[in-house]
Formats: sequence, structure tokens, C-alpha cells
Amino acid sequence: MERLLKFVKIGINEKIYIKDPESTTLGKRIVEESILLIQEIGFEAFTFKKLGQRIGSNESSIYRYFENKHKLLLYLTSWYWGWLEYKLVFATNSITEPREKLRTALTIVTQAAEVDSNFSHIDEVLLSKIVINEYSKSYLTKEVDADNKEGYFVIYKRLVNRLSTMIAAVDAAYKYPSSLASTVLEGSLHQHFLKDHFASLTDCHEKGDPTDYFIELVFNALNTTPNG
Amino acid sequence: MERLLKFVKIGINEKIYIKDPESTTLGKRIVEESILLIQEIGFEAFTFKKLGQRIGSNESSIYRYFENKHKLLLYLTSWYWGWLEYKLVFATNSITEPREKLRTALTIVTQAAEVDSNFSHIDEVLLSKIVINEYSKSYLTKEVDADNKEGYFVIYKRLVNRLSTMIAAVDAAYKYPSSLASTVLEGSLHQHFLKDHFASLTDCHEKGDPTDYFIELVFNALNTTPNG
DNA sequence: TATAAAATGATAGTAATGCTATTATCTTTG
DNA sequence: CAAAGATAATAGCATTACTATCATTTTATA
Repeated sequence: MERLLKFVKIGINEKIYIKDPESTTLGKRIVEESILLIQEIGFEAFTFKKLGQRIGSNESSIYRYFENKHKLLLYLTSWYWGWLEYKLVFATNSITEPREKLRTALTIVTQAAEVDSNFSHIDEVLLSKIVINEYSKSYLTKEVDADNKEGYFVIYKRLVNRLSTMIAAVDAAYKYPSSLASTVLEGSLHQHFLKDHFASLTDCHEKGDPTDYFIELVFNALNTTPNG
Repeated sequence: MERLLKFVKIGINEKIYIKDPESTTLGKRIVEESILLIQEIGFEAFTFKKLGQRIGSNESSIYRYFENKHKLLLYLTSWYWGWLEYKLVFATNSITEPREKLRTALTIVTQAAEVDSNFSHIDEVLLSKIVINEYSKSYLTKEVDADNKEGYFVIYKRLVNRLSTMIAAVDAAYKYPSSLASTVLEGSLHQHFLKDHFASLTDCHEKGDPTDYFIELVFNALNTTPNG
């Protein structure tokens, strides 16, 4: 996995950035350090000026890569979903049994990124925390429909659809495959958030718990069991 | 219901406001019109200055009621959850059969506020839309833990717990009552949002659909049916 | 290696935001 | 009708979210 991903580039909608941050050292530093800074001070307090100071570069230089911090957030979250999608496809591709395939998919999609993921300049563990805390803000805006039209959410949508398809493959008669898929993806972020800030609102306290919870939920919804 | 609520005041944590907006005409106008304005231009673009202009009042006067717009959002969303809680308790109080009770609760909690709710200066239909679009922003902040400690989310937490208790009453052996309850509340907002902006990510296109989806989901999770 | 082109850095400037403070005026209500 | 309380008007300040310009450095290429 690590090796492979050294050669794979997550394909992100080119309209999200002005200049591809993957193409230069400064660009990579912007992405790399923005993850750290957003994680530290939160997206609201995050500014390009602060990021510039942190990376010893200039505010105006960062503006040459991203139009504004919202676009940067779209970039980071797109990257994350693209990375998850890649892991999902990679892990489920060879599985033919629908239930096993779905179970594997759910595991990947609901578990917190925790292990060896140092295969690029991006810290996926931190990035997953940013996604938990900030992803909603990328679409809960007055500009959603325009942004959606521009294709800023394609990767996420594709991911939901992949999951939805896998759900339908287990039970073609199930009436809500897309809703269930989107509930799992969104709900998983939410349960991880609750774990950290509203422990009384969740039962997922141990590692792996959101995964167990969602696997049970999904397979019960489909009136079957996770194991063939 | 309408009549009753004329006499009931939603009890909101007094630390959320500086001066109780319910206590004066200006206060009520602030609440009333902020709902309209936030719905129109979104929470990001919303400012006290614009609100002041709209209600023919002054920015500084609004600051005497709310410390900042974040507190106002906390107020509005607390009000909404308090209102929902009231409806929930009112509708389920007399029901003894656990499954029927849960089904009724799920209906109230997942359906979009749509009907006759003109019993106060607050437009609940609009407010529910604000909750759908903005609620996450009230807790996805760096100050969540502090805000939570101050008790700014008590009503929401109590609502999740009520639902969780009803779930446990149907199946005491179910391992994730709180997670399921929080998934339903959050997930319901999300499905309503998807309906409006990402139709391909949901199957809930008709009125009542999120409700049907969640009722089926919950009762399947509990390995039983909605009807006694 | 000279030289043009591209990228970056430094500085300045602007309108808007998110406040706080002060003072003036209007409304109650005792 | 006077005092208290509420509201309005105005000003001011630090920060944000940019844009623009120009200088300097790096890189590419002839």
C-alpha cells in the first residue's frame, strides 16, 4: 500500500486550485502545514497570513495556489476522500462475495485512520481529524449548489455511490441504498466526533467501535448477517 | 398544541444570552428577524450590523442581547431542540407500548417541520431549515468542550438521551442505543440536506421519506417491527 | 553562461467584520 | 414630572480577506 501510493496521485478537480500544489515544494508545504495549522487552531481561526508565517513564506504566495481558505479546505477534504476511495477500491476489488465485500468496505470507511500512512507529505491521521471537524463546513454554505455544479464534491459523491452499489449488491430489494451509504459516511464522522466531545451521546468508546456499530446497523437493515 | 405552547416557554440556558430576548419587543424582533436573515444569506454572511439595518435598530443594541452571532446561533438551535423535545414528550407521554412510543418519537424527530406552527414569533419551518444548514457549525468549533461545559448543548443532549432511552425500552440488549439515537438525529438533518442539494446521495425524495427510512433502520437494528 | 521567464517575497492598501466605548435620546413607570 | 432603564448614533480599533505592485530569487533554455 505505502509503496503503491508513492506512484499514485489523487486526482483532484483542477478548478479547486489556481496552481497545482503538488507541482512545487512550496505547494506541498502549503498543503502539509495547513493540515497541521488547521488541526491546531481550527478552520475558523486559520488564515493564509498565519500559514505564511508558519512556513516562512508569504501570504500572497499562498494566494497564488488557492483562491481562499475555503478552496483549500475543499482541496484537503477531496484529497482525503480520494485517498479513502483508493483504499476502498484496493481492498475490495478482488472480493466477489457481496457481503464480504460490503463488510470490508464498511471497515475501511468507518475506522479512524490510525496506522502507517506515512507515504507522502500528507499526514492522513491528522487529515482525518480535520475531516471529522471541518468537512461539513465545506458544503454547509450558501454556495453549495454552485460548488457542486463545479464538481468540487465529485470524489465524495463517487465514494457514496460505490458504497451504495455494494449495499445494493447484497440486497437489491433494499429501498434506501444511497441514504444508508450517506448515513454511514456522515454518521461515522459524527460518531468519531462524539467520542471525543460528547461521550454520553455515543456507545462507541473503544477502538473499532464505530465500525462494529455500523456493520451491525447495515447488515440488520439488509436483513442478513455480515458473514456469508 | 398551538394553544398550549402559548403558555410554555422553552427554557434556554441563561448564559447563552446577555439579556433575555423574550423579555422585550426588540429582543423578540432580533430572534424573529435573525431567523429570516440567516436563512436568506447564510450564517457566514450574517452580521449584527445587517440585522440591525433590517430591523431598523442598531448593531450595538443587538450586542446587548447576544455576545456574538455564535451565541445567537446557540440560542436559536437550543430553542429548536427544546421545541422538538416538547413535541416529543407531549406526543409520547401517554403511550406505554415501547414500540409504538419509539415509532411516534422517530416520526416527530425525523420529519421536517412543515405544518401549522404559528404559535409564537418564531417561524419553526424556517428555523428547522437553519438547523439543517447551520447546526453543525455550533459545535464544530475549537470551543466545543468549553461550550459544552457551560451547558450550551444540554437540550440537544437530553433529546438524544430521551430517544436512547426509548430505544433501550424496546430492546434492552441492544448495544448502541445512544449511537443509534444520535445517528438518527444527525442523520435526519443530513438526509434533509441531501434531499435539497445532493439528490443522488439519498433515496428520501418524497415527503415522509426520511421518516420511513429511519423507522425501518431503527427497528431492523433492534430486530423487531414498528408495530406491536 | 547569459538571459529571459517564472516563481516567490515584501510591502502597501482597501473594504468589511467583529467588536467596544461613549454619549445622546427616547420610554417607562413610580 | 423625574429618575431609571433601554435604545440609537457615532466613532474607533484590531483583524480578516483579499488585491496590486514591484523587487528579488530561482529555474529553464538558447
